Amino acid sequence: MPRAPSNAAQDKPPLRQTRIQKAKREAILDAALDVFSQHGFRGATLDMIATRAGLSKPNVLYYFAGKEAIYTQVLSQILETWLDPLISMDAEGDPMQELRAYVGRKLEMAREFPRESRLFATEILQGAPEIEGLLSGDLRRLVDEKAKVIAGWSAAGKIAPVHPKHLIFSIWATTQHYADFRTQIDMVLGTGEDPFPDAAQFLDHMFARLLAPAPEGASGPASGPS
Amino acid sequence: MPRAPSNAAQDKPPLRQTRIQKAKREAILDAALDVFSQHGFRGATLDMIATRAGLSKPNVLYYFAGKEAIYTQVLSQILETWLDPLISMDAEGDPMQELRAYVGRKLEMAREFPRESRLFATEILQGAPEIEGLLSGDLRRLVDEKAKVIAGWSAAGKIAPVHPKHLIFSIWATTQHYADFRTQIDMVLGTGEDPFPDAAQFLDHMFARLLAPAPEGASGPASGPS
DNA sequence: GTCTATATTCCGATAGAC
DNA sequence: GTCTATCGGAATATAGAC
Repeated sequence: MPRAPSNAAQDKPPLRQTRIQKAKREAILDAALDVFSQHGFRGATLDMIATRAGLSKPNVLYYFAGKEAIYTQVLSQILETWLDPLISMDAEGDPMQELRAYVGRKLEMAREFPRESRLFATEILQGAPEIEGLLSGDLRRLVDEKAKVIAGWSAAGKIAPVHPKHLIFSIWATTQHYADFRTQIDMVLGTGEDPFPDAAQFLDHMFARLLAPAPEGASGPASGPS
Repeated sequence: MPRAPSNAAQDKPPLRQTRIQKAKREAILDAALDVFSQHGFRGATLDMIATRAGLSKPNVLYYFAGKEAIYTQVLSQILETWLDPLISMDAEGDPMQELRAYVGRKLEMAREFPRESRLFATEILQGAPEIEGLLSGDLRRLVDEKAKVIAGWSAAGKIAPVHPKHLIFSIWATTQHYADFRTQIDMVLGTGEDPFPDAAQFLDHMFARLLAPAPEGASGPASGPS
């Protein structure tokens, strides 16, 4: 037969696959995102993933080489989209608008993709063994580049002087908190109200206040852009 | 013998124990904090804990009823001290000083007790199965109480009007980020510089700016405290 | 391609000597 | 109290029928 060889024992998708194969692979990956984000890598079992995907355990292993291959695939798919909001922060746009829009997009991602956020958080909490290269490579370069953009905005007086990288950290921390610590937030706030409207207002206000250029040369950490 | 019955199969410390027993229990708990905070409950093994504590696996199980008993004990010991900074925020003190001091103490805890922070984060990320009661009980009451204090400060014009609970969330998020996501921070910042001095300055500045009472009734989210 | 049955490894916990 | 040896369950992965 002119067909491609068996998919078994492959962790990457074969060059050609039917729509059905693709759909099953995606069903497995989606189920895996559910299970891994809730239980971590070690806490997850192939049985959970298979059941949630509506397949048998050996059938899952027909499409992926093993548990770790599934995990790696899920993680790398997340990373593709995770950095998008930061990438699309435009050096040519209005500084305040760009930064506030970045905060807004990050918070929206926490709302729309909490599983992805939690999986990412778990991975980093445990020392990021699977994505070390990406963090110290692509992510580092991206943050360096955007930090220079922010520093330029500060120097030009478009925004208040701030430490650019710690500003980025604070944006990551505050927005992802609403996905990663949602359990705690719900228990503190009480019933199942949606915390995101208030969070959006609060964070927009907080970063707007932080970044508003000082009206006078009075109370900045540095007296003015040098 | 008039001695107390065997410690085996007990998860709570017996009424009387020698200094040696106490020291071994503490060695186990410290090793367990190491291992649980790095690998999570499921990822941790008794072998890791025993090795790090310098004991054999059965010997560990002589002092604790099982893996879960160790985990529960570690968690409950953390919780005793974890809420301390928030508790000691004084309604009678100067509002700006109290809040900035709270931020500073929380950041110091992230620096001094990163293992505790990470273990707590992992537990909440996975739905807080062990501490659900504490979160919806003690923590919720504490936050309610302190949120009222903060709201009072806002209403009195001592600090700018802010959503009190989301202010608390943002303090938790930004400070714990430096413990929980330390791997990412190190990779983004590059070499092993200590990020905490810059973080302390940045966060103090950010919250000071957020909370500074507006000089005029111009640019708050609400025009005035109602 | 998908299943049942099973091989195999790992880990929590116990038995029993000392 | 502490150890070696081991049980028993769980989970990854494979074999092989269909």
